Amino acid sequence: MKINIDRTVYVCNASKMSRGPDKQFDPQEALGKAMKLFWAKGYAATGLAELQEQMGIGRKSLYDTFGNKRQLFIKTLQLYSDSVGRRIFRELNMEGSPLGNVRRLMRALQKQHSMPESMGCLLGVSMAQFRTNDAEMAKVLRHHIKGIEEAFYKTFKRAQDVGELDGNTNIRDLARLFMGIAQGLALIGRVQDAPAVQRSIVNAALATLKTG
Amino acid sequence: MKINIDRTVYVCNASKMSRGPDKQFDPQEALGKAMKLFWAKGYAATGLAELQEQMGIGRKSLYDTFGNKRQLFIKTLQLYSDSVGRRIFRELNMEGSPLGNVRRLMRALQKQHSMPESMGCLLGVSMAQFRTNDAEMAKVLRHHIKGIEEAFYKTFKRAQDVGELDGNTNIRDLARLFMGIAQGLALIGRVQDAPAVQRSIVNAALATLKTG
DNA sequence: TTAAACATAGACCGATTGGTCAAAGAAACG
DNA sequence: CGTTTCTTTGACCAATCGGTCTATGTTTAA
Repeated sequence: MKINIDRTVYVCNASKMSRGPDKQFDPQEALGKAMKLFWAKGYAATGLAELQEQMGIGRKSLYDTFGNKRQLFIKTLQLYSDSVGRRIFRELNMEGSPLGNVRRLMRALQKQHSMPESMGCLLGVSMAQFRTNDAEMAKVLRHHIKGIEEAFYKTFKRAQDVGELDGNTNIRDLARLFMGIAQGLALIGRVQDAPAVQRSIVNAALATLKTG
Repeated sequence: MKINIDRTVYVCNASKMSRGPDKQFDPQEALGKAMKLFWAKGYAATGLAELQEQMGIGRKSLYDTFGNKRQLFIKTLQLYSDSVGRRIFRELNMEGSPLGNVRRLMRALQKQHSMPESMGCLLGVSMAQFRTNDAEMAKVLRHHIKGIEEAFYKTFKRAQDVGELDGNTNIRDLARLFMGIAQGLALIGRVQDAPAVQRSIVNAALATLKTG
């Protein structure tokens, strides 16, 4: 099993190249645990002690495997970005109506961010904690929102091609709007557990797509 | 000069009721400084030492005046919420076309969140750091987004009344959408300093308002 | 069997965290 | 004046922070 994260290829239980014992934990699994913690609490509020505990590994292993807290965090961002990016790509590229795919995706996001335990979007949460003055972090975050924008853009393009969307609709603007709406929706879902607001947002967003 | 914050009325340089020296600092001014710091760095990443330094007061004064870090933070949230709420109310209630007011506000937000030093919305940033499991915090945050929703709703209602908006438009949904877009816009502005994305979002959002 | 190369647990580090407290100072009252 | 009431300063606190390092396995290759 190979997972490509941050250009580092973790090889789990593959044929060993070196001497010494194997790791007693699965780096990817531990990374997922760390991700959830950062996601729920934010970067600064998450301590090493809690990370160790949740990840189930010692501190030395944590530093040997992931570098330090910051690098660990960035790796969780990339894991999340890859995972969410793939999901959105998959949803938007299913067979059938492109706009139908957009509608299905938005309804799924609506439902997800209406759950009481919704934590929003890890990338969105991270945008709130870092800014452009943290160049490395900002780059990762910008790359993610650009990816979402592109996924929407290509879908709207296909919608135009098949006549679902008016030819003179500015689909670049529209794609960015939907990316922005998705971020707002996720953010609001962290504090708003009554689903009415999220439903309204998606209702109105999808009403935009009615062919004029 | 009286500023009503958190049900505490700070009376600055007014006729004294008690003996002893006056405070050597303006609580409201210090609160504003604290707000900027929390806004830029987030709650957990902002330390007492930095707060003291920026606010220009000693630690004892800080605790005597504002309680503790958490209460200080909540007071900054309320200061911000009041300030922003008033601004949005003022913009949306100017004379003339209701939809024109919405357009002007959205363009102003677009411009604001395109500045390189944009810090987004303090309330949005805070939503990313707390969740529904922090009841007190969630209440403040929900109250704020509800206020923005209402401001948009009343404006869209007037727009319907004067015939700028189609009578069967669901303006509750639309108000919530615009609130969500504003949050997304602010969030993205923290990491995206090129103004194209923000411009697109507002373009597409305003295109929604074309009478069908 | 032995040595090299790895991983583990956990002690340990200085620095910083949020928060408290005692001592000193300043203004307004009698 | 002196007392009272307030403020300010800065020392101080235990706890925790992110990070390092040593000692002790544990596995594989020679």
